[in-house]
Amino acid sequence: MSEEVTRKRRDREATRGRILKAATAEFSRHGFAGARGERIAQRARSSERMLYYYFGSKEGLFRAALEAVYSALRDAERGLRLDEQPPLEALDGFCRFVWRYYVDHPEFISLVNTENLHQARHLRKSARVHELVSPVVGMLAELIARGQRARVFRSGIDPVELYLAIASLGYFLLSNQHTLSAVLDRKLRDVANLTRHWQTSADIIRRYVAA
Amino acid sequence: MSEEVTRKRRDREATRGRILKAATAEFSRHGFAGARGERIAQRARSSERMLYYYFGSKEGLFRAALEAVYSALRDAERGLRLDEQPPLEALDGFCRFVWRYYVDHPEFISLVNTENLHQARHLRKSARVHELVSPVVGMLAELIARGQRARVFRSGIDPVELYLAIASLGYFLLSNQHTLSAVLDRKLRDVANLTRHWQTSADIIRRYVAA
Amino acid sequence: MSEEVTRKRRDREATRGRILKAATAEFSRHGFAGARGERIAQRARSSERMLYYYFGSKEGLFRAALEAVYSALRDAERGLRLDEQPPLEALDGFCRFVWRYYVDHPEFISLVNTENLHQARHLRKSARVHELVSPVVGMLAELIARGQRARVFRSGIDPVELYLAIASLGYFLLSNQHTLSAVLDRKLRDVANLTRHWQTSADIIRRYVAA
Amino acid sequence: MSEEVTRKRRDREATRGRILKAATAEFSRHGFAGARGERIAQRARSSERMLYYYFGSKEGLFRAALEAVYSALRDAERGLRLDEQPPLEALDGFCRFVWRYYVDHPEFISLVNTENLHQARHLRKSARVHELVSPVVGMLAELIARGQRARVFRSGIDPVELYLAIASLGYFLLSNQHTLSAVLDRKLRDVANLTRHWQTSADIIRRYVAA
DNA sequence: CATGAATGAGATTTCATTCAT
DNA sequence: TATGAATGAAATCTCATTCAT
Repeated sequence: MSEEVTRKRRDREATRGRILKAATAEFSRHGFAGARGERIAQRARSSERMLYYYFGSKEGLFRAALEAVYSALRDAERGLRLDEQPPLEALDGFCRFVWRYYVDHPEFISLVNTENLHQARHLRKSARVHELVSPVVGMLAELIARGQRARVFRSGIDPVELYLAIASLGYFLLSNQHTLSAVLDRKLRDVANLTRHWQTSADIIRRYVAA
Repeated sequence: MSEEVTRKRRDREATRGRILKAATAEFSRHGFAGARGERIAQRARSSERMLYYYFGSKEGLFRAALEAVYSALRDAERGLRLDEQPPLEALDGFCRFVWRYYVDHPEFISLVNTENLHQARHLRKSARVHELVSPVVGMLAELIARGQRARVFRSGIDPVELYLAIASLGYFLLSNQHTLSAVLDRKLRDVANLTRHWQTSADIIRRYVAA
Repeated sequence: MSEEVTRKRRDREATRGRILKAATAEFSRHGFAGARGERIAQRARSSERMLYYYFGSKEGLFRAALEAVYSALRDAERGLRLDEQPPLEALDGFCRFVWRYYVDHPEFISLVNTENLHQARHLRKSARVHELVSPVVGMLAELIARGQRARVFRSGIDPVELYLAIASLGYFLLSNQHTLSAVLDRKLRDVANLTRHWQTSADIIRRYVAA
Repeated sequence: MSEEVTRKRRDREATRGRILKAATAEFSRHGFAGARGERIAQRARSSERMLYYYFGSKEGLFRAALEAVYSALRDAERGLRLDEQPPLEALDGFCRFVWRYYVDHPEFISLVNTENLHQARHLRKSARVHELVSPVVGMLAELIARGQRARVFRSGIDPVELYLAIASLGYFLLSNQHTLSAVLDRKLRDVANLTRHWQTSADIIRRYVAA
């Protein structure tokens, strides 16, 4: 392969990547219908034409952005080592991982909300949907079993339900921070509040699984 | 006031009401940017012109719809009688109330999500925002105190955190049902699953407050 | 006639008058097409409906406003006594009268400009157009004749041309003050400038008629 | 640059130019608020969409039209050679130039009037406003000085005032021709009248500057 | 006589996309 | 492959006016 071709391919990938990143930001800020091709093109230092060139349509671009954020979460999840610590510490670590991920990736929350507004239409159309199925339920199932053998977790804990509880406690506050702040008349997303919220939530989970 | 005027005014309110209802459905299904005036007008058996006559702008209509769904929740909340039962039963009843409300009012969840996408812009603009502040935190605070006096609740429970936990556990699954179903590869919103989820969630809350 | 009826008639005239005044201001500020019924109604502390009740249409209202400003000018003109002073002083007085009138009645200038945009369509439709024909040309003709007999004015002065010159010199600067200020890069409508402009203009007229 | 590109660019400029010309005519006939995008598009054998493609908004199109008519006047003014004739002839020539320009460019008068209705809002927003400042005052100042040195002009003539007088005498009659005709009950804009008006006006100016 | 309610028609502007090379 | 130019269709919103007592 000539050097020229390699460079071109790299430019191509760079442009595609900038567009995808810009699109993620835009869809995250404005939802699907509210997103503007013009703004995406600007932010990506490219042109609207290129959106269509690389992704075919607005839907295609949204699907790509959605796949990218899910894919990134799966990559992070696959990095988890729940079996290297005692069960309680491992569970605590898992909670922290999930909650931190939400805080560090607001675009994930927003894109997921937008996708739910659309009844997961894009996700279901995605050819890569099988790659995006979460491995964490299996991981949690193993952890629960280990904890039960060690007699630190009680019996009768469903891994899906446990995962839902952990995710719920981290997601809800961030997803709804703006309306909650207005309606509870209290700032919820500063560090102090978030720290307390995570402590409470960890406490809730611990009491729930405690033998 | 003549009968004619009464009838007129009733029609007026009826038309306004039909538009508001149709708008709630449309915004709930499509978000703010995706909502179409034409569809709202059709559903309301009125004209696009009337949307502007009664609500001034698309934003005004959205704000009205949002105020309406919050207002309805507040009305329901004010109907709660947490002091008429023993503390544990009252807490359980409160959970059921919140979770049922979410299930029965999917448009509430969707509109709140949309409003968070917009960073509560409309809510903060609302002249009625003070009426929409929730009374439930105060109610929960009283209930917690009563439960503590009765020695069935432990000390150190923050009413805001308790409310957030309860709301999170009910909201998250419904709000994210479509992506969760795809990603966990499991149907989550059938009656059996929902019943189990509520049982688990009630269990979580009970264990959390237990003395 | 009962007192009741008298009062009603007075109210009626008062409302009509407020609308006409508000309309004059609105048409003057925004032209015909740019004028808004809503703003007129507000300024007149009345309703849009009343505009149609009293004046039939937007055109009707504009025509009425135009007739009113012309009528006011004619009334003022008829008050002129050019025969009570020596010719030169009378001519000077006439200039001052015209120029002051323009300065004191910016709505006259604006409405006349708007009417010219519409090729005097409304004026020609007006049933009162004959009342609005100016008496000043006749007055000037007499003044010129008197001045010529007194040998202070030269012969060969056309009264229409003299009137046009006087009007031009006062009207143009005010009518075009905004673009002239931008394009000559100089503020033209402050008192100092206006005083000088009038002095120059009076000088021009005097030199023109001088024997 | 390939021939294709050249042709394209020429077409592009051609379309833009047709729209600008059509817009000038439309704004000139109907003012800003009364102008219709549909009519402009039709006259330009283009589409309403293209108005926005090239000019962004109705305001942007008006601004462009305004800039164009001013720019054309400035170009013409820059062609003036006041120093190639004796002072009196040069002044006469200047008057003729100004007055002819007004007669030959009714769209200039109309657009300027419309812009004054809007208090020069668009002109002041124009990035090109500095290019549109008139060079004629400077030219007149030089001419006056030369005439004074030649003892054919008297001293004490302000060039701005002289310009205003000349412009006034030519502009007013044309700008107000329709209302003046109605109100003076005389046709003012036929060739005979215009010729006489210019003769009178030239006479006025000559007597004003005469030593 | 007076007025609150309603609205058809059309204006401006936007949006996602395709054309054409 | 890559891209500047162009656009049909539709969305939001406005305006002068009439309806109905």
